[in-house]
Amino acid sequence: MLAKELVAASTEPMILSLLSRGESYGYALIQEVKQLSGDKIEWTDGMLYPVLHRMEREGWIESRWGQAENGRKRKYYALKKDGKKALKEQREQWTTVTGVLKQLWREEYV
Amino acid sequence: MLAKELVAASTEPMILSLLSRGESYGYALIQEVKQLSGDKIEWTDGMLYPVLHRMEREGWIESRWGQAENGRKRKYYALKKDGKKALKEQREQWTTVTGVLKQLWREEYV
DNA sequence: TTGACATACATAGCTTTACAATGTATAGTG
DNA sequence: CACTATACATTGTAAAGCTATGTATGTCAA
Repeated sequence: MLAKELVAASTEPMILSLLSRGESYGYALIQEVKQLSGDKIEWTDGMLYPVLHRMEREGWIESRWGQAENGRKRKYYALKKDGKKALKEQREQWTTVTGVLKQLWREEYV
Repeated sequence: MLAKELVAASTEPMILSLLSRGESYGYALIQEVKQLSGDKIEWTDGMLYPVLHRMEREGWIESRWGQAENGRKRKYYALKKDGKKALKEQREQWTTVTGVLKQLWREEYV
């Protein structure tokens, strides 16, 4: 299981990145991340929905109620302009941090 | 300034990595990270020392009081066996997360 | 037809905890 | 001798993450 700090730090950029490919909904996001990570990252719905609500409050994403093929209702989220900006910033920050770690790990003292 | 979640997630692996190069002390760690990140990451001592203490409690690192060249006392930290193990684990976790982000970012929908 | 499981979203509230603020002390320097 | 840099330490509280819990519907096998 991943350290919770790492999950906390990566959730927003992952959501933003996933939505940059097109609109999606909570349950699907959970499964996409699980799949992309080879089952290593397993978000719970209880942690994801509050994050989505917060990001919507921030004006990064917007939601609409829609229908699945089977008639079941779903809340679809789409990236807004500020969300794109946030994604860009968060990506830069990740680049900074991974840059430092890469330097340290390249040395292979471990 | 970096998002605090990202700082939280990267502090421990950075400390562990820095100490894997040889023993060091708090103040020096702050400056090394600042330097490696091109001044982008600026740890405060108020956040670092508690982290060092916690990591020592975990048995990842050990400390000894030593003297600087000028006679001033310093607390030097060194990596312990469990610390190496922790570093390995955290590194794997980072690889997982950055792996997912890389996949998403490679697509360049942004 | 019913029970089990998957799908789908929501939130209250309780820990946990991060770290800002603050304190102490010494070395160097102009 | 005053100011800055070096060096370590701890408390207290404000914030927040997420567990636990709740609701509801679709699917499918037995």
